[in-house]
Amino acid sequence: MPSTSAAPRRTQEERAATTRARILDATVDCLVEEGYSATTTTAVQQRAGVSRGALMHHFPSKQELLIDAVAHLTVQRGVWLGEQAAALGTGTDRTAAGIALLWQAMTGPLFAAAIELWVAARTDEDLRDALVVSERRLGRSAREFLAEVLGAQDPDEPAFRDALDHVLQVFRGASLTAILRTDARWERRLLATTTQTFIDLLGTPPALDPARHEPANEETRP
Amino acid sequence: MPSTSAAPRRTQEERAATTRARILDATVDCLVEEGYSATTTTAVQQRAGVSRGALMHHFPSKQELLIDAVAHLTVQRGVWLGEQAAALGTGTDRTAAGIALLWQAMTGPLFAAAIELWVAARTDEDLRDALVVSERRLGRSAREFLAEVLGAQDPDEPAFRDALDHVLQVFRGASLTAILRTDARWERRLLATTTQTFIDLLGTPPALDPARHEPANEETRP
DNA sequence: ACTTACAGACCGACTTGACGGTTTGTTGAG
DNA sequence: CTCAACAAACCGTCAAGTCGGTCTGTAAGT
Repeated sequence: MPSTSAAPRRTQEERAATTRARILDATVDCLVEEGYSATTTTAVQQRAGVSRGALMHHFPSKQELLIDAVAHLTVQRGVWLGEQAAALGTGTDRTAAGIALLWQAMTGPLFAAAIELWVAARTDEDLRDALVVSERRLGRSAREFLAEVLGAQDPDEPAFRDALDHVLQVFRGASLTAILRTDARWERRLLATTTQTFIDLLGTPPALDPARHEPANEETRP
Repeated sequence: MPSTSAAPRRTQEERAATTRARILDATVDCLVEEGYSATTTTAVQQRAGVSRGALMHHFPSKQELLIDAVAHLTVQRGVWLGEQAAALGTGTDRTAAGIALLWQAMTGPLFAAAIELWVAARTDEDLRDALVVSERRLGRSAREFLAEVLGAQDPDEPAFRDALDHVLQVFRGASLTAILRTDARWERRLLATTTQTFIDLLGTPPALDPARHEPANEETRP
C-alpha cells in the first residue's frame, strides 16, 4: 500500500484520477466563466494545464468530455447540497432555511454550469440522455436532504414532492431571470413568497384541477 | 407609383428589408433547431439562402447579427402574444385561458430561441444589454395583454404584477424542465397548480416576509 | 425620354485563425 | 520489459471577417 502522504511517488491510478479530475473541474470552470459555446477542448486543456495528449487520452472526443462533465458536475452539486444541509443543524425555522439553501444552490456557479449544459442538451440528444439520468439521481438525493431539513416524514410523500417540485420550477426560472436582473430586494421577496407558497402547497390536497384547460393546439405555438 | 403586384420592380428599401428579415428569421430558426453554439454565420447564410456578402453587408459582425436577432425575436414574441390574447375573446374562464396562453407561449419555438440567447447572454455582456432592454419592453406589453385577458383593472397594480411575475418564474423554470421531461400529465398538473397559485397570490397582500432569511454567505455558493 | 453618374445592395473568392482530432514520441509505474 | 500516462508537433476543416467586383435602383443633367 502506498503512503497517504503527497509524496511524488504515486500509483498510476492516482495520477490518472487526479488529471481526470483536473480536466473535469476545468471543464466546469470553463462552462461557468465562458459559457457553453466557448468551452472548447483547447480552452479546457489550457485551463487544466494539461497537454492535448492527456486530454485526448482520458476523453477521446469532446462529446465524451461533456457527458462525463455532466456526471462530475452532478456529483459535485449533490455533495455540496448534502454538506450544507447537514451543516444547517437544528435552527429555529428549518423550512425557511431549507428553501433558502435551495435558492443558494441555484444561484451558485455549479448551477450555472448545469444550465449551460441543460440548454445545450435541448439540441444534443446524447447530452440530454446524460443529463436525464444525472438529474434524476440528483433530484432524488436532493429530495432526501431537504425532506430531512424541511421536516417531512417521507421524501416520497406526494404532497411534499409536488410542493418541492413547484419550488424547483420557481427557482429554476428565477435563476434565469437573475441573469438579466440583479436586484437584492427582488431576491428577498422571491424567497419570501416562494417559502410561503411552499408551506401553502404542503397543506393542500393533491391539487384539484381548477379549470381543465388543455395545452391547446400544437401548431399555434410561437 | 409602382404597381401593387409582386413585380420584380422593387425599391431598394424594400429589397433590403426583405433580405434583412430573411436573415433574421433564419437566425431565429437556427437558434431553435440547432442551438446557440451551432448558430454560425455560415449556417444562417445558407438557411436564409443569401450570399456571404449580403450577410456581411447587413450585419458586419456576428455580434450585430445576434443583437439584432434579439430585437427581431422579441418583436415576434410580442406580436404573437397580442394576436393570441385578442383571439381569446370572452370565454368562460378567462384566467385559466390567459395562464394557459402564457404557458403555450413559453413552450413554443420562439421562446426556445429566446432561452438560447438568454443563457448565452450570461457570458456575453453586449447580448445581455440587448436582452435587458428587449425583455423589459416585452414584459410591459405582455403585462398589458394579460391584464386585459385576466381581467385586472390596472396592469401596474402591485398585486397583479407580483402574481404575474411569479407565474413567469414558474413557467420559465418549467420550460427548462420540459427540455428533459416531456410528460403530458405533469404539464396539466403544472398548469392547474400554477393557475391556482396565481389566483391565490392575487388575493394576498404584498407578501409578508414569513422568515427573514438572508441570501447567506456569498462564498459558500456551489 | 435618354443618358450619365452615383450609391446602396449583393456576390464570392480569399486570408487568418482556431477547433477537434491524429500521430509520433517520451516518461514512469508495475 | 511492457504498458498506461502523458507530451507535443501536426493535420484537415471550418468559422469569421475582408476585399475587390457586379448588379440594380435612383436622380440629376440635357
